[in-house]
Amino acid sequence: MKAPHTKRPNPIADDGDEFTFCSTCAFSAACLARGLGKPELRELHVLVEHIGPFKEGEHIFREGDEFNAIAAVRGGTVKTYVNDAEGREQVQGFFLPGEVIGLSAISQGRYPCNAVALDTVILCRFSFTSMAALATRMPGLQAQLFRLLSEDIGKAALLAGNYSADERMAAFLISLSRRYAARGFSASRFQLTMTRTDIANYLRLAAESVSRVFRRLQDEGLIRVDRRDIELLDIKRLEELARSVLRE
Amino acid sequence: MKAPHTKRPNPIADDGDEFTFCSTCAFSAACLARGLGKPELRELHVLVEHIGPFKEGEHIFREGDEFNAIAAVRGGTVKTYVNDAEGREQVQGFFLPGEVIGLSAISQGRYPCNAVALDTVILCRFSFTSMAALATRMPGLQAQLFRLLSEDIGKAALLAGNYSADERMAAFLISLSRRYAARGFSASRFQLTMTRTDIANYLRLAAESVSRVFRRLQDEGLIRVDRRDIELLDIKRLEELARSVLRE
DNA sequence: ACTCGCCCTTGACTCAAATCAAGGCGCAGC
DNA sequence: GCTGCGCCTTGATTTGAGTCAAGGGCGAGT
Repeated sequence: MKAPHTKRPNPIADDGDEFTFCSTCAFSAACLARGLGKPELRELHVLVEHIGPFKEGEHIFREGDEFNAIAAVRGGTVKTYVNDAEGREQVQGFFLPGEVIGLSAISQGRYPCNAVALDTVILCRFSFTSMAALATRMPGLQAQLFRLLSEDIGKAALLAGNYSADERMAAFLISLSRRYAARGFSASRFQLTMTRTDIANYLRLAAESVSRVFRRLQDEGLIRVDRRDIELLDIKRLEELARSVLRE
Repeated sequence: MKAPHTKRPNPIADDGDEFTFCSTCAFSAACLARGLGKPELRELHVLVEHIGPFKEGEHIFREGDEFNAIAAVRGGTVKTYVNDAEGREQVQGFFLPGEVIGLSAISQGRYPCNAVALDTVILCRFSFTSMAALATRMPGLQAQLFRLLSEDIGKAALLAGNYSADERMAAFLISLSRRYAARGFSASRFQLTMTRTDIANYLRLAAESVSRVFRRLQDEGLIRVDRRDIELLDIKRLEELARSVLRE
């Protein structure tokens, strides 16, 4: 499950493309190394550990675990969640390839939530202590870390709003669409890797409401859903619906 | 309105107490400099600008303004908010003395929200660029910045939950109580510096609901409210109510 | 092929909070 | 002191989403 990165025979490429300096690190480069020069990438590179694959349902970390590393998703989908006092699951986020998990753990030194694989997941793990040490010598890396952290504050605030079930769902779908599109996948058709209950717990709805919202949006011709397969038929109108949630 | 800090005749104190190294910077020290040594404090000190006072209703920054500084509240209360597509105000937070505003602006280089003074507010402002530069030479300061940013991710997630009006209100009151207590004020009695409408927009309730929740909690003997003056009569039971929101 | 279990959908009913409507209170300014 | 305007409260009614209950359908494992 744990493969020290340095054992992999992938020499740092010599061309100028920062995203190919190590084929298996494309995503970590995209997540953390944007804007860094090649010597810096070389140093960052040795901190990377590839871990996984995790199977569906396997936990990556659990609430209360000691924090020591942040991780970038390379493949699959990760769900983070907590259980509230009544045992109900509150989903905090879904993380697609290229996204970074674990940042909220920095302040406490412990993970404040659970992270579980929704399908087969592989990760790049970075020791946070080493990253921070490296960042003191690399203003670009430090800036990137500040940026990532700050971004997450804004993301967390989005769902806090006071929106209707339809607005929340539209925002969720548009967000997924854009994130897939940014990674080169189709913006209009993709697989939902999470259950209806997961979506409900993320959007703060009942699972039945998720079902009803899907039906409503389908009847209005905005989407087509068949189990986990979803197609966005009218992205314009979905964006319109999502507009107040996404603040555009 | 803008007073370069270095012009103030407050020499750095020579005793060992980090909170008195500059009497007017006590709060900035508490916010940002915790754990730093005296030579580092000395360097941080020259970055500080005291600004204000802002009068009630004056804006500190507005959505879209260029980001260049974070600020620590030294006195008064700051409200941050955005207006959604329908023009409704969404309050993102209230900031009391000792708390830092503006962190969510880092990722975009622009403030993603408005900040307004609810009463007479004075601030310590720090150029973020200089702070970040300093942080590369001071691992302790860098760690502190990471910690603050990470903390805010967690805070933002709290209100995203799916809680009843009573639970949200109890959590709000307990949070205020603890934050006042941490600054040496009474934990059980304080002034609400914001209107009912502000509280409603923060807790995602209607203003009428805020009024009714106050009445309900008062009738049950948990609090006593008289206009802006509030007393927490049964903190134990309030904490019990707030427990699932605050995740304890 | 069968069956069990999980995931999902649908319908009926309930309920918490929003909305609509009216009026009270306190304070700033005349 | 009076007046007007915010701010706040209270009551009546509505409504969006939750809850409860029932059943359908796919897929994994035998």
